Amino acid sequence: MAGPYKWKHGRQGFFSRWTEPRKAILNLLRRTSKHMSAKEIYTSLHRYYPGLGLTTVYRTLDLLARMGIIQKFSFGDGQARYEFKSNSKTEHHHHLVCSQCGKIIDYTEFTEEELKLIQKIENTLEKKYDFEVQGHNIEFFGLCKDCR
Amino acid sequence: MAGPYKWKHGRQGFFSRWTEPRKAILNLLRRTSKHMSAKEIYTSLHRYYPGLGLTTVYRTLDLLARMGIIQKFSFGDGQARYEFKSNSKTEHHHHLVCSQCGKIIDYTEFTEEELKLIQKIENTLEKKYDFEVQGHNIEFFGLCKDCR
DNA sequence: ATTGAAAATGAAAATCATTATCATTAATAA
DNA sequence: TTATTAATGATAATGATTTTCATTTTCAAT
Repeated sequence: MAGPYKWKHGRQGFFSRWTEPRKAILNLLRRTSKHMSAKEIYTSLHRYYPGLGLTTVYRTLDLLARMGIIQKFSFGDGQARYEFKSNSKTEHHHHLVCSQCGKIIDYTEFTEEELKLIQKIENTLEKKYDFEVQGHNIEFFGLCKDCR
Repeated sequence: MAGPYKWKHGRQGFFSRWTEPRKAILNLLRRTSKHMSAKEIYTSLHRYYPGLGLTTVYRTLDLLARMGIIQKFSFGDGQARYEFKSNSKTEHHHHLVCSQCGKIIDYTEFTEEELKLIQKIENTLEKKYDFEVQGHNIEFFGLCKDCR
């Protein structure tokens, strides 16, 4: 068993067993740079784990998202997409979404400036609305190179 | 017929008839401060327009969104939500979404600072990725007062 | 090692939002 | 008035996600 997830008795009460399907799904999301849907993850893994069911993929994605290890996005194409949450600031990115073809471009420009502003906003909003900010989602949408 | 939408022969080729259902749906979205789903709009209007069908609601929302009069959002609760696009800067706002109960809070703090930064980002991204930015979507998610 | 309880799984069915079909109606132009 | 086109709504189809449930796996305590 490799990787930083070696909890013997679960973690934070989310689950108690770190099983093969869970490992496989998380590892896939850690490696890929894509923003994969449940179906895509299922198709991709089913080749190596023929026993894997789509239901388990959905359940595991929900589990990992609730744990805060991955993030769920809705880009408006009818299916949720998931992304491994990197903790290092250097890998922090936001999205550019083509409203025509659905292509998603990650960009990392300005994230420092953004982050500074975001931090300020978060602090204010937390106080003003008594809201515990857990994360943010910034995206630009429009037409990509091929669609404009 | 009241309001700023009096086109006799359609507008920009999007449609040719400004009908009752279309008027009703747009007017509802103009008046409400909620972020309504298609079903909610349908339920709300069906009382006054018993003949109205859910299909027409979906079609009209799609039409208005393509025209740029309203904006479609996916907050991750499985149904799209729509908002009238105000053009005045003073009404520009972003969203605070509770990941527990789904409540959406509009906030207007920092929008000037945000807008400045956003403008800068947009310009750079347009050049770098040859991407025509049409809009942005900024949201914070976490736990609201009642759910934390 | 054996066993029993709890957790995890996958197939299939159910649900729910959205889209496509199609026959009917309304509006417009000739 | 009539012919044509646009718009509508009921219904069916689709597709993503959830629920149900019987079975299997794992872990802890014998």
